[in-house]
Amino acid sequence: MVQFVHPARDDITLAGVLAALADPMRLRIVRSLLQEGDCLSCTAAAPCPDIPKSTLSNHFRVLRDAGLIQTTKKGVEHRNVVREADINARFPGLLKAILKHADA
Amino acid sequence: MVQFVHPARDDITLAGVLAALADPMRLRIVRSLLQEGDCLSCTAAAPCPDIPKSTLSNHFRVLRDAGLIQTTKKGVEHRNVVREADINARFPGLLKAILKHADA
DNA sequence: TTCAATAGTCCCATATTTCCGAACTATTGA
DNA sequence: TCAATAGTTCGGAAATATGGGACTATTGAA
Repeated sequence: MVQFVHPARDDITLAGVLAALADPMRLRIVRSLLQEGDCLSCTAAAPCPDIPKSTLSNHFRVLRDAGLIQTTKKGVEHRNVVREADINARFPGLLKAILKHADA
Repeated sequence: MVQFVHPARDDITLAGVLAALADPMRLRIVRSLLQEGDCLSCTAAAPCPDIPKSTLSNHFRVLRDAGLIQTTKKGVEHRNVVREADINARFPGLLKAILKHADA
């Protein structure tokens, strides 16, 4: 049984998306989620290993609150997915335009 | 003689641009600058008349620091221009993609 | 079972950032 | 010279972000 950690918010706002992605760490999280299989645990998607987990958890919460990711719980770890379809439906082309310029 | 209020910063960053435009008020300022002649004074570009001027000044400083606008001084007022060419050169398509979804 | 390990969340104190009133500066026009 | 206008700057209060530590949930092993 798939269990949502938090209900996916359905009112994705432009300001929310921009603010969420304005943070370099969160932008990298989204990039790695999209690149490497799209369904990573929080620690697996973390940009660096030495980041405090409470800080990391905060960043994931911001991404969830902005409607950028959806988190499900599977066993002991949380699986994160970028809500690409929802974002593209709401703001066509935006995510792609931003990620295009995120440094590799 | 044209006088730049602050030197235009030449290292426009993605995070800077996103953070600057993540604020609804600043996004509206940029929109009105682009729409209505592109060369407005600070108060003319303000989204609402009752905003404190120190707050407004802060927003313009953030936009300048992000490299989004260039401010010149002409007489008693400051003229603001969106640095469209510079932004498009640095991040092609980004500004347009964001502004496309800014509510009218 | 019970116990340890793992993955995150939650709480809260500190640090940083933003907001805005008030004082200040620069320019113009009377 | 004086008043008015347009912004900036300063500084304290309000809001937000950071991260350490305690807590929860799940799994796997003894």
